[in-house]
Amino acid sequence: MTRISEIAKICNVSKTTVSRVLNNHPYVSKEKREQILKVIEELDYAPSSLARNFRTNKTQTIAISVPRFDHPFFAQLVKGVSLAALDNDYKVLIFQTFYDSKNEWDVMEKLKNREVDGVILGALENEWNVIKNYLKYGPILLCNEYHDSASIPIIGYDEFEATYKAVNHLIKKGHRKIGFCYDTAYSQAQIQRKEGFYKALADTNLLHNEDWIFGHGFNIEDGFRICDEILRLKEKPTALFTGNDQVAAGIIKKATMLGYKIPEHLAIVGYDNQSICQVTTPTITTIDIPIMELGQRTVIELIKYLSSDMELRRDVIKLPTKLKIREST
Amino acid sequence: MTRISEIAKICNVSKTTVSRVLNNHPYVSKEKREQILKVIEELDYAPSSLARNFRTNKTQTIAISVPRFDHPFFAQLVKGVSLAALDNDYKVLIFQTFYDSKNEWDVMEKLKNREVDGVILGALENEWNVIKNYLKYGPILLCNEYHDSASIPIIGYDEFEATYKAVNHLIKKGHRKIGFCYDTAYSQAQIQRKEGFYKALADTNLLHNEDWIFGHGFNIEDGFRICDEILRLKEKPTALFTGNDQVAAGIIKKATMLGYKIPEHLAIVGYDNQSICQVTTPTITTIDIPIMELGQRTVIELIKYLSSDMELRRDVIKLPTKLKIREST
DNA sequence: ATAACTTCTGAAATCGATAACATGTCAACC
DNA sequence: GGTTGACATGTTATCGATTTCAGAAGTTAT
Repeated sequence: MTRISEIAKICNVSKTTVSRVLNNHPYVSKEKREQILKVIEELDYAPSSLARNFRTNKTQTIAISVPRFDHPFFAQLVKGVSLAALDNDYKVLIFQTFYDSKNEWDVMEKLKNREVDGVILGALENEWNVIKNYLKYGPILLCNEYHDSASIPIIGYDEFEATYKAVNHLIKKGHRKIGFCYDTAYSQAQIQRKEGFYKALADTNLLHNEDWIFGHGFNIEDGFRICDEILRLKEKPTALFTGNDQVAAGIIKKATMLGYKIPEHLAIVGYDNQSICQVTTPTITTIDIPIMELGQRTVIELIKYLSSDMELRRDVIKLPTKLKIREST
Repeated sequence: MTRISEIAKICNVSKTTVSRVLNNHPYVSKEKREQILKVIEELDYAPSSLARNFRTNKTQTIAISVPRFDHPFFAQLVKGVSLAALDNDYKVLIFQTFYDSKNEWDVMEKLKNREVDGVILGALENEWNVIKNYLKYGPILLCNEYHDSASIPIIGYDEFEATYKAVNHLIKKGHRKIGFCYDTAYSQAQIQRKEGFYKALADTNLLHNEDWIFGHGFNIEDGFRICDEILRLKEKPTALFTGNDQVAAGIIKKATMLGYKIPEHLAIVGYDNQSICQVTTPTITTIDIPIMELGQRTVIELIKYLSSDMELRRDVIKLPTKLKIREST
């Protein structure tokens, strides 16, 4: 494998001069620069980024951690992250937590090991106290999650407001018995949604019913299951905030198959505005979230810290969401 | 930041001894080993992987390149790759080609730069002659794509047979006018599908009709569009191989909305067996592909080469597929 | 004419680990 | 008792670039 010293020897210059050419430093005579470039071209030389990274103590790599990849929300998020990162000459290492704090812990270790320059957490599986200890090794940003006291940038959208908007839409449609689905109980983002839900009910003097709260709502199968649970209830809700388009699609499919009419018997609101909303019958009313932008924006914020010596600080950035009304409500 | 020399000094041993402990070499006395581990723990020391990688000339990183992430097929593929890689202490860098050869070229450059130890191509955007030149820098494996003469491992499934199976199923259902969708014309995988399609027709003495061949079929919107194209035809096919569940879902949705009955007026076969198949009305008959396994297997093959000095060689591995019959046919 | 820059170049140090090699100790064996 | 081999440890070189520092040559300002 060609090394910088070979180029230097052939051109009768020092390694330093070759390095200057490589890094576009000024103060290299035109003739030398051209000759060196020519030899580099001829020998098909590429500098070892292993050596470079070592010397400069930078990896030009960021880590993105999400619960899983094969959920369309996170796939899009990662797409956005990847786009923005590559645009800025950063590479992206991916990690899935599968909702397990140990896996997130492993990502943090990569920061400590200097395998990455910074981390984007698209999920939060550990206590803040655990995460906090890693801040000394590099910037960590929170994306699509929330934490009360985390002293780091948090890029997301207003979960409270989005949920309020969706539930309010159901109320305006005349519904009085409204159910709620969530995925994991302890995520602060989910708690914000629940608060938005309760607030919308309270503002209209509606009571909530614990029987109408459904957990572990991630995918289509969960939708099937939750549909069963609803239909088994003596007193059923007439509308449901599902928190997730997949769950919404599952419920719609199962309910329709069993002869229930959507939205007449049960109105459904999804969340995320994924493409699946367009192909179910009926199509799904949902909350549109600028997922790609979320990922891109987070990378831009991260790079701001990476390319300056700015101290990391709390900074809650909320992108706008939109209620997208379709046939399921 | 703590360095190995500090640990060595505190413990009154040489860096080598600390390094031995770090790498679980034998020939370190129990007392020294324990003391060193204790000090490492106390100082919260972690070896710099930057230095390690540089010294060992390995990155412990592989690159996976796919057309895009937010397509469920590739999201799952990447999930499988990520799982298998992490299991084997490799990290995964992700790249999207967006069907642009330049982006693939960039991935190859990462191999040349020694930013990754090996590459998995989940798409093939360049001529084989271009790719070939990079083999000297590290192993490159093809996954979910095919090439006649590529002298590298190719992990996929039998596209010809899968398509044959699907089209044959339509023929057995009595269809005589069968259409075909593809995504990009020049992918050899797509060509294999087309051959499977023609073979199934030929085996039953059916003619194919060029009007029933539809290109650029990637997503739901393409399904909508292709549906329009079909309905505009004077002589319409009665069945369609879509090559993609998204396209199938789009066509089903659009056709149903316009009053056409699926499968009575138009039978539809998808491809990939993604979760969307379960929520459309009717549900989608499709080809089940072990996508995750595809990703995992590819990583295992790659690591075989990475951890030995075996010469990379052509090796076509085909995982089994299954026809999954649902309501759309 | 001299001081003060600007431009250009190279020698040597450096980043933090691992690898190669040398050496010393002690027990087992013939 | 001398040889052999396993165990334990340290010294020094090394990976391939960038950075620091020093200095030469040429140019401009005073």
